[in-house]
Amino acid sequence: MSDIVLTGADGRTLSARGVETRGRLLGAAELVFGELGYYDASIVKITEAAGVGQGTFYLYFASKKEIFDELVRDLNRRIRKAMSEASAKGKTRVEKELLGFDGYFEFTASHPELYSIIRQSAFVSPDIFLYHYERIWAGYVRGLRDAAAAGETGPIDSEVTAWALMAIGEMVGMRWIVWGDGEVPERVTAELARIVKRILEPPR
Amino acid sequence: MSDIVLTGADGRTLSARGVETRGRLLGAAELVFGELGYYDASIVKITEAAGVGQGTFYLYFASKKEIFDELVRDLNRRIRKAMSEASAKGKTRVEKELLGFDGYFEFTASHPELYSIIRQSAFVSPDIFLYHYERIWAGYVRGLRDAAAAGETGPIDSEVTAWALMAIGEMVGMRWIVWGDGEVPERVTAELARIVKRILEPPR
Amino acid sequence: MSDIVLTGADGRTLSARGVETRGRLLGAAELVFGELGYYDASIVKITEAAGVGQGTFYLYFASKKEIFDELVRDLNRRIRKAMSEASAKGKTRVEKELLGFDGYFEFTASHPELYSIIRQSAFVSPDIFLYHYERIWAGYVRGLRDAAAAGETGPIDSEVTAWALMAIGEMVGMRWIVWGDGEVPERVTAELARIVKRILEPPR
Amino acid sequence: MSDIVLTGADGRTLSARGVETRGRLLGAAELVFGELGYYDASIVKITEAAGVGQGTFYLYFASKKEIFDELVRDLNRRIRKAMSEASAKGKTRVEKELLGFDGYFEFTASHPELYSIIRQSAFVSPDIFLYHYERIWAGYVRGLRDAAAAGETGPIDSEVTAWALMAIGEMVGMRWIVWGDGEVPERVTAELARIVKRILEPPR
DNA sequence: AATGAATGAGAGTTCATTCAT
DNA sequence: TATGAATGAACTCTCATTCAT
Repeated sequence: MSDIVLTGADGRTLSARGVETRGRLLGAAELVFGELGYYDASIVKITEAAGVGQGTFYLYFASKKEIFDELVRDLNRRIRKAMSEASAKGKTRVEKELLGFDGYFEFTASHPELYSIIRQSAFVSPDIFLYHYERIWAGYVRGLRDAAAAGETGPIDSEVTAWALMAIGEMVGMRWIVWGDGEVPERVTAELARIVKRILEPPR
Repeated sequence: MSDIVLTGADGRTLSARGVETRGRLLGAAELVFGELGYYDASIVKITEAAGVGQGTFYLYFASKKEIFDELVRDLNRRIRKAMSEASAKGKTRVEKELLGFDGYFEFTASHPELYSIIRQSAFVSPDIFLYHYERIWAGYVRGLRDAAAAGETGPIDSEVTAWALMAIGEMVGMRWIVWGDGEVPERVTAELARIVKRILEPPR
Repeated sequence: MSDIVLTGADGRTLSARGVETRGRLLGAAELVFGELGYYDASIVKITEAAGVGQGTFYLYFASKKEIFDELVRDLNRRIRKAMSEASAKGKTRVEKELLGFDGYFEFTASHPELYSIIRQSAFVSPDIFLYHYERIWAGYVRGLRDAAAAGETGPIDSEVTAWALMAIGEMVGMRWIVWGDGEVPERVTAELARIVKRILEPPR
Repeated sequence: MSDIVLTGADGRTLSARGVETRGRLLGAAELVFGELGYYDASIVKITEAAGVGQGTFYLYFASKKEIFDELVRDLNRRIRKAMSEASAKGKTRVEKELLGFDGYFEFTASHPELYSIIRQSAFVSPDIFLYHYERIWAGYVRGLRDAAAAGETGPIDSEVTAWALMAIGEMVGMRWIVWGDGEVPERVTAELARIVKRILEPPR
């Protein structure tokens, strides 16, 4: 929506060439962090992967942590996009949540490493760790509130329920996508449907 | 139950003095890892905290990773103990699960740092990361199967449901204990009760 | 003769500045290894002597062993040059061998420490140890073969005789240069002349 | 001949049990130094090989260097014994020298590692390095002087010639025993015979 | 006489960051 | 804007030696 103005590490606005270099660094960082994790990744490896000089890195990012944060933010943006696009096709809230899960699983399947990265950020960058969860959570809350307002759910505490739903999605993604064979089996999706329904639908 | 024979890094059985030193190192490691995370923790910091020489460390642990794994295993054992002791007092399965959560929250509240450590272990020591979740999960599964057999629950898939319950407990612990003020508010426990009930109880 | 392209530890070609730094490290290593031997020499001592930072070392050499090998190779090159230049002035083979000894003694006199270093390399770097002797030996063999072909010597086994001559040169160098006062006395050179003559000249 | 009184590191006379322990340490040291060289050998490895506690080592030897020196002295004694016993069977001096070589080669063949150890001692313990060569050299000198007095040789400088002969023996041992297949080939012995003859026998 | 737990100095090595070019 | 040589603090780990038992 809004035009984001990209800046260098010192705050200067970037030229077209600068924007490109920054992009290459970010792309390389995603690869390297994904493969090695935060600590085993190194600036040299990132700059090599990006095909730029070591010093160039610091023209765009003030530190290793900064590019990591930027990466998590970016990742978070893409995850939320994937989820909201997927859930948009649902009719009921339950359907929407399940489709949202699917979007999340798909994203996870194509970026399984990044998943683990976020868990690493707990110590690397606690702020960004929090940020990541809260942004996703906020999406859940919005959906639940709307549904509640529309009388689609029983009397639920949207905020708490949002944490619960997000937790379930994350754990299932870890269990079947990251540890498993990259796919959530039918049997699991079915049970997920049962659980989500029971959590959201009004008691008869 | 079983007598665990403690050994040094080279496999030798420990003397009484050795057991004590090993214990001090483990205690120090818990503190240091908890405060700094795996990577920023260092052997020097651990041995300083333990009040022993640097070389002494390697008499008991072959590497930093080894003491870390040992610590996670130990932590895991204690968490499971806390949970099973707490849940034992419950009458119904729902009650038991909620009490188990409480046990988990209490444990988390007194070791909030260790909580984040485990999330870090994804890259440090993937095996131990898996081990941690699977051990706790196995406890949930056992409880659910018994309850299902006793006709206490509806037709649930115990395995999937176990991952879901564990996920919820972990996320709530993170949200209100680690990020919050160390206590899960009444309002949240109430909602948790609702959710667990809905997940487990047979539809009327 | 051939242009040797110097490379860093990672194989990259060196800039002019890089060549200079590499040279300073090599010079410092010669000093430090010479004074302390392989084991008591340390990277810190070498970099201090070279006036560069510790990390700089690893920009040019992958390990302590690598700079040591490089040094022995370099030393070997210079010894052989000294010997062949000295012996070139001789007319007969015997004269050439004796002049070659002189060249060797002179070199040893100006680098007595390096002499002992090579003996150390037996365990440090067996390959380079072998290499050192074989390269020098090959020079002897060449000279002896030519002389034999020219009918200048009796019926000798050039290969075995080459080992014998080299052995004598090395031992005398050790005895009078390294352990003695840095000069081979007239009396010894005279006896050496007798021995070499007897070994090479055809029996009357 | 003389009874050597063995003492501990602090100079105390050893009991029978003490003598035995000391012997086991020495035997273990021979093995360990032989296999690993001076620097990679460690006290722990030696005491383990000897089957005694770490501290026990220092009851008998003041330092790592001390046991090494002792070992080289012992080795030197045995080499000289092997050489003199072998050469005793010769009639002429030339025969004796060649038999002495054989004795030396045989000894080297059964202790090839120890051979390299001595070369290491240049830096470890320069005194013992010198000592080793001078003791062997002295044996050569004695033989040559007797032979010269008996008119068996030409007009030679026994001292210089002794260094030369020793050098040849050492180098051939290294080339064919240590680097080769543990045996000095017939062709080489033949050439050695020629060389020694020419060095010693009076010119006709 | 024997032990082995403890020590701590020092080893080799890595890497985020700086800076002159 | 880009470079890459240089840095040095900090890392993990080893080992000769000491000492209380």
